[in-house]
Amino acid sequence: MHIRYSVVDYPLGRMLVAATSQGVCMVSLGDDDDALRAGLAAEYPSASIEPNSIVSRQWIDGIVAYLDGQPPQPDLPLDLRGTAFQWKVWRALQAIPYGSTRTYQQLAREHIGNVGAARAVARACAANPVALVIPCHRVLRSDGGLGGYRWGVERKRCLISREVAHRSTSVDEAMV
DNA sequence: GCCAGAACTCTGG
DNA sequence: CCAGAGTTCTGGC
Repeated sequence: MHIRYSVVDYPLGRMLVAATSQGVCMVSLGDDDDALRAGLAAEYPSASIEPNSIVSRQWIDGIVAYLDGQPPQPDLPLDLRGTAFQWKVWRALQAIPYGSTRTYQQLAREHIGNVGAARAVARACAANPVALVIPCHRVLRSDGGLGGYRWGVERKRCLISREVAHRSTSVDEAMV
């Protein structure tokens, strides 16, 4: 497998977009370019990663547009590897509208049909390789807590508050 | 290979 | 408060 990638600015820091010939295979968030590159290498240990490569500007722009409330780009190809269970969770996540949130419990009950699978849902969210495209930051704990976030709880809170502020409607979220 | 324990959780005793 | 449930991964034997 051959991977090329770009690291670009986005409103909350730096963003890495990686792609195979099939489509986008990873979108990660951070502040340090080297850390992002290391994360990509760790995620795909057996892939050959092309240094100083570049990913289609159109794809990157499409992903950044998510932050401004744009609908998902229908022509943004993804190349994800996951189990059947993970795919089910990921598709449920993509159905969450901009600026709104769900809990792990809701996802387990409504999309898996098993409330007891809440922990498994969280595990699947954590395995999501494409930040923003699959909005795992919109899932919270049912006790009102943020839960965790693969790329930092702090970033998760920023993303949520940014979305809520951007849609500028009812802001009755009681987040800590 | 197999089993135990952990990881973005939640519920019931 | 503790234990257990559903899924995946990792590390020890």
